[in-house]
Amino acid sequence: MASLSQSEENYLKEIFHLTQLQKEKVSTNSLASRLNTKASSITDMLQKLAEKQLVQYIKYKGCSLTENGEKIAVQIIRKHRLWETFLVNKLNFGWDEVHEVAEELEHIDSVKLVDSLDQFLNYPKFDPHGDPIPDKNGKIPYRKTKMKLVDAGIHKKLEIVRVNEDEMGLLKYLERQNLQLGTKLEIIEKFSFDDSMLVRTELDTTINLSKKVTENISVKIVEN
Amino acid sequence: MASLSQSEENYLKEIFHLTQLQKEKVSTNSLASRLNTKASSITDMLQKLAEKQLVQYIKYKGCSLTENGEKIAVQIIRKHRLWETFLVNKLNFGWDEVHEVAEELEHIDSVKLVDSLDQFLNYPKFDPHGDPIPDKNGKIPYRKTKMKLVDAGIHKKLEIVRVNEDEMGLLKYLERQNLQLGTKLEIIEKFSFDDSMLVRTELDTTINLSKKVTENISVKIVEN
DNA sequence: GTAAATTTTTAGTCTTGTCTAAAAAAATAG
DNA sequence: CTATTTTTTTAGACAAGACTAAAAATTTAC
Repeated sequence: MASLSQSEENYLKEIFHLTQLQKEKVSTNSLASRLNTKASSITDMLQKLAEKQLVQYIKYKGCSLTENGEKIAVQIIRKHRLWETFLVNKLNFGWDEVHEVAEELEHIDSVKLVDSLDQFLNYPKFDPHGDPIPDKNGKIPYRKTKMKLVDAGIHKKLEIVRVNEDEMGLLKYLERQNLQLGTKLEIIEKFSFDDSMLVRTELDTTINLSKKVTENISVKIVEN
Repeated sequence: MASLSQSEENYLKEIFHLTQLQKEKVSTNSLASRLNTKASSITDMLQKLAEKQLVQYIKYKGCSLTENGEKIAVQIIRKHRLWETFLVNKLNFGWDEVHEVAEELEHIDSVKLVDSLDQFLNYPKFDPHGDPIPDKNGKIPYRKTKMKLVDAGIHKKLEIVRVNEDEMGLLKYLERQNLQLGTKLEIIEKFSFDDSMLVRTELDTTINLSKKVTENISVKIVEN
């Protein structure tokens, strides 16, 4: 399997992410905005990736990953999330500092390196943002009980299990508010006029969170 | 300081290495053979690097690094050697398995990453091959008492302090012979007809080492 | 269901880093 | 010291990946 350029890898990864979100064929424009390129560049690359049998692509109709393309995308995501875990757990990076560096590290090409790192980190199942880390075979851990905070019910005991690292600034914001993975909280009140909500955390501080925030945090219900 | 491409970084690194070896201006051809490119490509790149004030270059006369170019080269070498140390000490790579991967890792661009790694590894002074690791400020540890094995005297107690990782196959060969960093040995006899030598190791095995080998191993005299 | 707006593709250009072939400079040999 | 050999540079080409502008297809609006 001839190795891919960083660019090609980034395209595969983004197609994968976008497919997760919308479950349909991925449009040229959506890729362009995620990858910060022009639509024409996307078209060029899609044609190339289609030739390599990594994506299915029909002119004007968007694209999706082939089995092989998806396999590769998942391995890149594995690398990304393992490196993020390494940076946070071993090198004491903040969770808002890891993304950029992991974007570089994910392209390092060595199966032995990735698997050794996985072992060194003790086969973590979730990265510092709560995203699942695919295993060596591409299997992605599934967290059964998980919902977006925005959709959670009032007065239930909740625990933060994931935050969306893609939302620029969200991580820093949460850091400031002292909200992190594992933080327990309860929705006190939901305000329908702006879809914000008032939550109370373990430490008995209450915070008002905007829709933008609660859409990008996932929680599970704590049984106790 | 605009960041450099991997290619540019590799050129700087090789110019640095070659300058260490010969102390003169580095020729186009010598660079070409180290970098596995054609001389014409070297010329192109040298002109580019000269414009960026990273090398001094006079047509037909070879090149050398400017102060700034050298600073950058040293930081790349720092990264390379720290990563090698990480791979061997933390991920249990063999010393013959690290070079390729470190060639990729050395181009990851994050000062915070490198410094954190340095701290995580406990500020190592030498990498798994015995090469000195420049510190954050570019200062390179100096090993006072060091000579090539080929130049060492007979019947002295010696200890291996460095092996040349650039010599393809040497590391694997030494692995086989059970010779590693820290191995103590003594030269029993030198053969002038082929410049090989007979050495006895701690374990009382005697091995004949060719000139090619003894030129690429450095030792210090053990006081005891 | 056609016109306007939007999305996507094509065509052509640019930069980076490489190459080959040919020309020019430097080094070497007698 | 001149002729030959070697080294280095120039000139021109190419592939990757991006861009702009224009054309084509699709979608939306009325």
